[in-house]
Amino acid sequence: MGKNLVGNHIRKLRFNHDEMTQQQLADKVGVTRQTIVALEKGKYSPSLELAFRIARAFHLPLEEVFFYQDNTKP
Amino acid sequence: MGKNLVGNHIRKLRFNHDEMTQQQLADKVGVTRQTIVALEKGKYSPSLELAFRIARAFHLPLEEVFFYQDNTKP
DNA sequence: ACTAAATGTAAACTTTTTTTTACATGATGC
DNA sequence: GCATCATGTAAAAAAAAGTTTACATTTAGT
Repeated sequence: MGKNLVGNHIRKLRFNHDEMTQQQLADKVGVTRQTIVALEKGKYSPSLELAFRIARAFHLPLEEVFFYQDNTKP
Repeated sequence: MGKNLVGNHIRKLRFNHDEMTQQQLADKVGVTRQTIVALEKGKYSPSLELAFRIARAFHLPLEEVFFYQDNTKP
């Protein structure tokens, strides 16, 4: 879709919560490290399924990890 | 990712909540009707961004429209 | 019966997400 | 100094998501 209106707290959560490395998170959610890098860097936003998996990895509801920045209809 | 572990209540919500047609919902969230059809039929799960938009269209948090069916780690 | 609106199906196509591979950098420990 | 670990970058390729077009079916209204 548009230009990445979805942000996330993955990096913070890795450190603050669980002190997880990119590789550990990647393994936990079943993707490659490059995917985690891309998400942290905001290159694109994940599939809904991956978003759920990541949220679960942090034991958080999805919307506490990913957030939508509203543009349309101000 | 895997084989569609994500379900949704789009169809119910269209009827029960807002009595919206597929076309109206499609317009509201900025995709084609075919995308809505595919999602309702469970052909695939949407991008995270689209999921946010759809949830917003129903004035609901994302996890009340989409849900993750756990498989791994029983 | 005819029409229009809502839905279903499908195939070819484009765009976005994810993988794979490979190399570079900074920090840490020994 | 060397090895290791965590991270960054990048590019080609595969896989999944989303578009477009077109036609079929069902349902409701007149």
